[in-house]
Amino acid sequence: MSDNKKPTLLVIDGHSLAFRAFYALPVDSFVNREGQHTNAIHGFISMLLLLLQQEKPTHLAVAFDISRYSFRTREYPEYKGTRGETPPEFIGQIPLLEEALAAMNITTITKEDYEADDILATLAAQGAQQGFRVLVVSGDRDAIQLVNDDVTLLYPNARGVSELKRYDHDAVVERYGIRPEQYPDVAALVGETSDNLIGIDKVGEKTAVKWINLYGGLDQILEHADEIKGVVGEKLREQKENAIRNRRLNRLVNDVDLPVGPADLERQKINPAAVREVFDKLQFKTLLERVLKIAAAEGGTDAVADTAEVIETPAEQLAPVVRTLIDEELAQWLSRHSAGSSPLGLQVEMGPDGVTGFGIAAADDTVYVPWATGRPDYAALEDWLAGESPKYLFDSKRQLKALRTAGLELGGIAFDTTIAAWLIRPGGKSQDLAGQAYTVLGETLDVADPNQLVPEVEALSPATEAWHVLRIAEALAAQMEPGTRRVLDDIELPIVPVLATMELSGITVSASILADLKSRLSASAADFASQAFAEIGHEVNLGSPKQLQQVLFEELGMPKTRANKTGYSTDAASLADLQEKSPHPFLGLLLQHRDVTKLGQIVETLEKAVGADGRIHTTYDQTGTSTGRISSNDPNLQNIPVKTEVGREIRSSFEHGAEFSTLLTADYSQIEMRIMAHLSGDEGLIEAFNAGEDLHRFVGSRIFHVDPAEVTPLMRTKVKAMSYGLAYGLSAFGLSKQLRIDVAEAKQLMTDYFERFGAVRDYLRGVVTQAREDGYTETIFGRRRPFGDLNSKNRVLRENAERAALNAPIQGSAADIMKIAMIGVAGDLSSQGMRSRLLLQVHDELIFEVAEGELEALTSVVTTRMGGAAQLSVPLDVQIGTGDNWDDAAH
DNA sequence: GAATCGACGTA
DNA sequence: CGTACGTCGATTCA
Repeated sequence: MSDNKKPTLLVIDGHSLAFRAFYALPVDSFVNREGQHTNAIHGFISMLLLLLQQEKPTHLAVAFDISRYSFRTREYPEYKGTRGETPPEFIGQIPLLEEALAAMNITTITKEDYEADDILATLAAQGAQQGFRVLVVSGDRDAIQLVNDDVTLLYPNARGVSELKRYDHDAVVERYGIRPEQYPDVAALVGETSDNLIGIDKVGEKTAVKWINLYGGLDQILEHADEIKGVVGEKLREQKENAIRNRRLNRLVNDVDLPVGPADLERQKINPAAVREVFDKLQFKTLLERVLKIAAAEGGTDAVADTAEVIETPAEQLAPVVRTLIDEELAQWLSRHSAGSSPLGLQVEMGPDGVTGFGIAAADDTVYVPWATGRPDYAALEDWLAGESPKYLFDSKRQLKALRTAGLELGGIAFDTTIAAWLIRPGGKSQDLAGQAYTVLGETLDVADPNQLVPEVEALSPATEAWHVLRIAEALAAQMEPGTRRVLDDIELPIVPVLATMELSGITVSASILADLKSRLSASAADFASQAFAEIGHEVNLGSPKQLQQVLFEELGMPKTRANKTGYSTDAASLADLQEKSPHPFLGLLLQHRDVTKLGQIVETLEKAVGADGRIHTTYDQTGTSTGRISSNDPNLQNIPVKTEVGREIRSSFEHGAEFSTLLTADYSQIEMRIMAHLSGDEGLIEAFNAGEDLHRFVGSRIFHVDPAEVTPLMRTKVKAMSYGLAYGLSAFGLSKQLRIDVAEAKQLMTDYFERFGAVRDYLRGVVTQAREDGYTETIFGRRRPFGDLNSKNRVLRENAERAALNAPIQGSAADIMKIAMIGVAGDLSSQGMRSRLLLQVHDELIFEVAEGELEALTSVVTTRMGGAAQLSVPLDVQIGTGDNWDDAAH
């Protein structure tokens, strides 16, 4: 009998899959009107529907554990003892899930004294014996032992339950290097943390597999334990009882006495009324549609045949049929749909050589437009793209860049789902479109992915994507607070084209300066390394913290430094400490070696990033930070060295292009301190900024009760560290460490500071208190950052959250101000027809390329726009510098 | 091969 | 026991 003809038995470990689903989906996005969390149920059902469609099981059951206790806990009370309390949000979801399954007429099975996996093992064994093709779905690795020619395991990957990895016999062999039935032997040796089964020290998967392939199995390994050399051999002999116990506990029982057998589990018709009732209670709208669709198809007599029919229907059948339009038809379609103010979803199709088409979606009509330069008449399309008619997009900057490269302009960016999702949850990971569909709409998109159940799924068409974008956008828009929406409309969307232009412009870098630097740095690194080796009498990898620990703390017997996860720290601060306590030439050489290799790496990375145009084009990540800042990557141009002499040489390799006359840098001075003055309303600090005197000198004079002229450099240093530390939640301990003074003196410094600038302390405390109550902080412009850990019982978590909360409005407001300034500057450059352009942003600094004859006009634009970006109770001071390279342009 | 850690560059 | 990032090489995990 071929596999296709065999009936398929699908058995699921309900508890483990529900738990995986619980952690894969955001808890807060799935709560019904009674306040019951439903994310685990949602994820589970969604996965189940996918399995029904894609695997077409003829027989089906879901097994659950009855309790935490089973024959295993009787035998070994510590079994699964490491599992903490069930998260409160998970409670109540399993009974509801069982209810939902009952409504769908799906059999659930439990058995006193056994775990769900034992039930799975029993059904798998019986099913295989009775001629079924068996699919086991479990998130427990012990289920690997069940795999054989008839039994396949579907195992959730790290991303949750929407993707299951298929383990048949060959996949297990490929992944683990052993046969499925040998897996428990490996697990017994290595141990299983989640079950609180401790294995043999020093034995990891590699070693266990090696032994099993050498001796055959656990029993044979133990027989030959005396032959195994070294520390591992000793550990094995000492701790073999662990392995024996683990093996006894991880063997799944495959002859549990169950009330039903595989043949009794034939798929039953879904009861639409019951499903509707339960799903209404759970508030699962989209899932209800999906289930009812299956139920409708099953309306006939033979559930199995009808289920098979459902499978032929594409998952995105909800989307309207897509038509392909060009020329006159396209023009008419666009004019009809953009006549009103309803937005259209837009997805640009991008092939390896650029734009290949467009998906455009109205609420009830979706079209695809193929694109190739110079063929049909695209005037209507180009006008629509460039015009202000509103468009909703996913990752608009990327698409805008692709369009610009293809010679097309994009206007009317009215919503960006990537940015909106980030504004709502700025700490969350950014998701692809399918991820957004899942978390925002609760829909599972059929995306092409090798890890998916059925690998040969066609990629979504751009038109369908555009249609999803439109719906995701509307759902997100409905979730947004008015303040958050204003940040989107007034700051984030307008800056998209500005950032795109900056990325496309890039910045010229001198290849010769970099090449020269690289050779000097590498020679220098080799020199320091050989000197360092001479000091200790042998070679080590100076880049390996592990080997350095060996040298410093064992060979040289130096005092232990700050502990980290892998031993003792060898960072620069620790090495400087060591140099004081236990001077040794090796330390200095190591530090110098670190310094030059680090810079060498930076130079090399930059060299590799230079494009054919001789320029480096970074990519700005508009949704990469929790505070509202922009980050830069590939390469990161926001951390180019500046502090050291060699660092500045790197900076000097950034130049203006040949058609431009100079670089101009503009930075906000002390913007975060100014924001603190504004937000706290501290009169002393406000006066400090309005006095026009050096800030730290002024503050120093107030704290130390001397004339500004009498503030010594040491006093100024202390005050400066104190001022900057404030916005980060610096403690007396931290301040003392940084200034290398004792804690008492640091404490006194803080007391004196707050005596004169008390409103600052009150403000900072107020931010944390408010955030604790509201659950979020807010910038001057209404950008929110949520905080969950401010009420945590875990002190480390709580205090970390407190410092982050206190900093967020300050750093975030500064980011807002800079973005507003950039939008203003870009607008002026364009409206005044200037050729000068903005190239880089480094948080509080902008770098421009100045066109011939425009220096004065640009300076005026920049000063006005940056200085006027916000009206605070203190002035915004902008420093301008010019020069042929970035270093010379600094001031 | 992917994920994590330590270290270190910037504001 | 100071916020926010990105990137590198070494090391460990899956």
